[in-house]
Amino acid sequence: MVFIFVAYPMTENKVNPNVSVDCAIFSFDGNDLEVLLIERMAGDTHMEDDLLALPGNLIYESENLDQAANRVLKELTGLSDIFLEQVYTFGDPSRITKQKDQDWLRKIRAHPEARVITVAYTSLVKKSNLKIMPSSFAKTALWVKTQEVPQLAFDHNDIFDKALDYLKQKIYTEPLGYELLPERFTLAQLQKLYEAILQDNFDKRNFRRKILRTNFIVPLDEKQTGVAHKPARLYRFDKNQFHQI
Amino acid sequence: MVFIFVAYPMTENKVNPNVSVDCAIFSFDGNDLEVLLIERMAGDTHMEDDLLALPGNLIYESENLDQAANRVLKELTGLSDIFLEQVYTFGDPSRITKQKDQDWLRKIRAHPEARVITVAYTSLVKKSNLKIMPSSFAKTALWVKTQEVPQLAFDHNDIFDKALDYLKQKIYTEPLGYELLPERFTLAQLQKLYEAILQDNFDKRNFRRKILRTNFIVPLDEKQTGVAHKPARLYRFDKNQFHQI
DNA sequence: AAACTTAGTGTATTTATGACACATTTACAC
DNA sequence: GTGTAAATGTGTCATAAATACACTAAGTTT
Repeated sequence: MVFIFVAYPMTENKVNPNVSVDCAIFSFDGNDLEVLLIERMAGDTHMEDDLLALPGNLIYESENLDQAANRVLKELTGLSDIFLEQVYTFGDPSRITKQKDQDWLRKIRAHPEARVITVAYTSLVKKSNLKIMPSSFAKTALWVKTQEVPQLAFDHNDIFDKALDYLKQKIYTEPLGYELLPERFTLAQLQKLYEAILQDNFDKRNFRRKILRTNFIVPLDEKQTGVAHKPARLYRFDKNQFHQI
Repeated sequence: MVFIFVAYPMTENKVNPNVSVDCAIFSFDGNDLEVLLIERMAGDTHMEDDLLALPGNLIYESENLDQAANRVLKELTGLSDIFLEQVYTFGDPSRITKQKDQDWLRKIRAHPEARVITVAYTSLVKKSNLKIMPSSFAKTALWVKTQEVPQLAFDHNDIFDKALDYLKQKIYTEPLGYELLPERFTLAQLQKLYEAILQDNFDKRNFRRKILRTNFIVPLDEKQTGVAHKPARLYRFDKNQFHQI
C-alpha cells in the first residue's frame, strides 16, 4: 500500500481538517429582513475589492457542529448566546472556484486547494440587543437587506437562499417573531415581519384575526407613545403557546 | 509551530478523511412503512450479535455529497437510480461510543478512533422494482418495519428519526406516493400509505374528497381483479400536478 | 342463495378564508 | 385651538374547507 504524508499544525483538526460551518444570521429593521455579512481579511493584508461572506470557519476536532457554529460566529462577529439551527450541508468539490476565494484561501489556509464541506446554520436576532465586534479574519461585519445581497464568497449565495427558505417554512409553525421583534410590539410591526419573511402582503383585518386566534401573542394594557397618529396597542409573545398559521 | 505527521493510504480521502453519508431508505408493504438496514461485516470476519445499521460509508475526495450517497447506497445494497435527498448532518464527537461500533471500526477503518461527520440522506422506493444485492461490508440488507426498528449502530436511530420527520413534513406538499405505490393503485392503498407515514387514521370519505380535489391522481377505467369483495377502481399519479393537502 | 368483505357515496354543521370601508386617536402646523 | 396628516382598530358577508357520520353495491366464498 502506498502512503503519502501530510503535515498539520497541532492546533488544527487532523481528523476532519476541511469541515466548516457557515452562519446566516437574520434580523429585522422594522421594514426589511437583513442578513449579517463580513468583510474578510487575510492576516494584516487588506484584500482589495473582495467579496462579502457569511461568517464561517473550520471546525475544531473536539467540538460538535452546533458548538462550532456558536464559536465561529462569536469569533467573527462577537455574537453569542444565539440559538443556531442547522439548515443544510454543502460539499460540492467546485464550491471554491472564484479567483477571489482562492486568493484569500491561499493567504489564510494550510490547505487552500482542499474541498471544504460546510454545514450551514441559521438564526434570528434582535439587532437592538447586539454590539457587533468583528475579529479574527472579519474586518467588519454589516447588516445587508436580504433584497440587496450582492454576489458573495464561495457558494454563500446558495447557503443564504437555503437559509431563507428554511425561515419561510418555519414561520408557519413557530412564532418566529419572538427572536426578531422588541419585547413589546404592535400588530403592525408583526404583520410587516410576516410580510418581509413570506414576501407577501396581507389584509390587516384578516391578519389580525388569524394571528390572535393562535394565542401566541397576548395584548398588554399599554400603548405606543410619541407617534404622530393614533397610538397602537402593544402586545408580547407567550412563549408557551404553539401555533399554526 | 509544531507539526505532527499522519499517514493516509493513497486510495483514501486525505482532505475530508472522516466524512460519511448514511441513507435511510423507506418502502411500503401495503400496510407498514419499512426502512432498509444492513448487517455489517468486517472483512471475512463475522461479527457475533452485531447491531444493524443504515447503509453508509466514507465519501471520496472528488465526489459531491449527493454522488457519495448514491455510490455508497449502490455499493452496499445494489440500489441505484434513486432520488436521494439530504436530511441533516450529524457530527457529535460522541457518535461512536458503543463497544460494538468501536470493535467494527477497528477492523475496517484506517482511523477507527476518529470522529466521523455523517450527512444523512433519505429516499422512497418501491420494493417490487428492486433486487437487493448486498456487497462491500454489508452481509445482508433487510427491510424492517419502522415500528420495529431495534437499537442501531452509532447514532443511526437518531438519523432514522430525523429522516422519518422529514418524510412527514414532505407528504403535505408533495405526492410522495408516487415513489411508494405501484403504478396503478386503489384509494384504499393510498390512504393506508398516508396513515402509515403520518401515524394517523382518516375518514374514508373525507380522505377521498381531499385527495381527489388536488388532481394529482387520476382515475382509470380499470378495476382490481381477483379480490374476494367488490373490486376497487384503480388510479395513477399525474406527476405534473402539485398539491397541498 | 346466503354470508362475507371491502368499495363507494352524500349531507349537514362547523370552521376558516378572503374581500372590503370607515370612524378613531394622536401629533403637529398654523 | 382648529385643521390636517397618519396610522389604528374594527365587522360582515360570501365562499371554501373540515369534520362527523351510515348505508348500499359488487364481487367471492361456502
